[in-house]
Amino acid sequence: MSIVTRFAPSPTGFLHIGGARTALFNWLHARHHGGRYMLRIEDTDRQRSTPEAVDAILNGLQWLDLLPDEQTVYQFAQRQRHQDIAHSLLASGHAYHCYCSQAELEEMRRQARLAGRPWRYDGRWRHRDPAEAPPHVNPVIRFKAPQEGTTMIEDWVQGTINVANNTLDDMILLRADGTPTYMLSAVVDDHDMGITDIIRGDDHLTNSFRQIQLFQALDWPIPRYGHIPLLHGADGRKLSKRHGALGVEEYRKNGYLPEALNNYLLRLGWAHGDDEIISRQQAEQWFDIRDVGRSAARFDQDKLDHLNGHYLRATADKDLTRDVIERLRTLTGEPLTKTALMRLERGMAGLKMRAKRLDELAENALIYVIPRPIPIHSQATKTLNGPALAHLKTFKDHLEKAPIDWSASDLEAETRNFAQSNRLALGKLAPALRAGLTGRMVSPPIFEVMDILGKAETLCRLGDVLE
RNA sequence: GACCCCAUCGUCUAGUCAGGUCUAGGACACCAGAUUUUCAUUCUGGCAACGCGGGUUCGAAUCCCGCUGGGGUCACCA
Repeated sequence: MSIVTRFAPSPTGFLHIGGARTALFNWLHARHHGGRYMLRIEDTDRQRSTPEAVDAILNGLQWLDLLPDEQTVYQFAQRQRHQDIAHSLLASGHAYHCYCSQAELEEMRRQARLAGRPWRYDGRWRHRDPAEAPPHVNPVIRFKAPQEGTTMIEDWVQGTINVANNTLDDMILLRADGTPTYMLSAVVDDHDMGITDIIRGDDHLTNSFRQIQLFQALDWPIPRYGHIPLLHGADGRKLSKRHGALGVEEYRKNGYLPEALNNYLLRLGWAHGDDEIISRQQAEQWFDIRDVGRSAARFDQDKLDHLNGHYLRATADKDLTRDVIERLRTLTGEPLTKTALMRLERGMAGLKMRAKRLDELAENALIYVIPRPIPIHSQATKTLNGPALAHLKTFKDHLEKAPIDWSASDLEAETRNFAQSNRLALGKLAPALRAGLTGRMVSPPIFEVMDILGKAETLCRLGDVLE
């Protein structure tokens, strides 16, 4: 039987990093078994669902190359079907009307808390005659959950888990206003979409027991489950915004590569021996949902950065340049000149091995694209002291007349000769050159910078600091 | 609190299902060194873990029990 998986986020915010991992695992599980992977937007909460959030999810998935194989299902659009099923459950005796008011429910909760007992709806309207219903109260429809025995899940990652049915109460299927709840909608949609394998966060584990009971009441085939552990922040707590658990969109903005994020997320809770750098193709081949660990993993920014640096270096210069051009435009506020563009392209190889993120890369690329006079950072200003300037002056004069090819290698040879004949350590001259030419203390190899800048620009920049 | 889950270096993990090959392997981070005009890359080396207590066994990181610690769930949210 061909398997069908789904990623089912609710559009109430950005695409969470944990959601991205869930999507990735669903994608991988489907691909590994030659099945299909679908997307369902769970937008039944009309108060909190927004079109912006839907876009954020779609854009994030696209960026990560995790778009579904088929038409996206919007849960709210299926509400009529959900209502029909609720009523059929009513007709078959698997559900009933409950006339409890919010206040009454609140009172029951309070009592339970006082008595130190776990709160559970007591099913008081299970057998009560609707004739006793208080006037002007719209009833909800509750599921008549089995009271005895146990419900079992044979989970791909959690193993076999049993829960006593008497710990599960009669959940609401249809609200007083007639709208379906998540618990009902999810079951109906999973069935209608032909979902065979449900991979989701283990915060859904208890939901699954309830949903299985629904599948049973409906006499529908029960899907297989894989509840993956949640992602935690560096402090071991559930990942939240304050951990830097940004939306996927933010990671993109901050200069992360989708390959790096996917690779990182994949290795959280899952491993294939000692392999660290894993391509999508390998992942597809190696991924087995049963190999996912059962304990929560902490989010480690350093490791993500390391992976990102790796993928950055592996990316073709021209692809990197394309992205950096956009970032530079927002950084400088104007489009690049032709000359700047040329320098950027030539400098990319030296630039990319010095950055872990694209934003960092763009920032470092500034030395090639900003117009003179370039800003000199404070530390560099200190380097450009009296003696250093004197050396720079004679070196500049020397360079102007030096009969050399303006190439990194010739420049280096010439500079070394100059330093030697002036009894100057290269370690004295190079920092001054770097400071004057880039305005910084750190840059790609200075002779490469001179080469890329060209003779005229190099001399002019030196002139700027010598004035 | 009730129910459920989890537990190997600081972090992600391999090893656990089929006990010995584990003086516990890899990666990130960190430290030291090599290369080097800076930084980075690369390379070499180092630090660093089986939570605790009982069992079972000739032998336990691996199996069992307890404890401790951590997490998740307990909505007319999803």
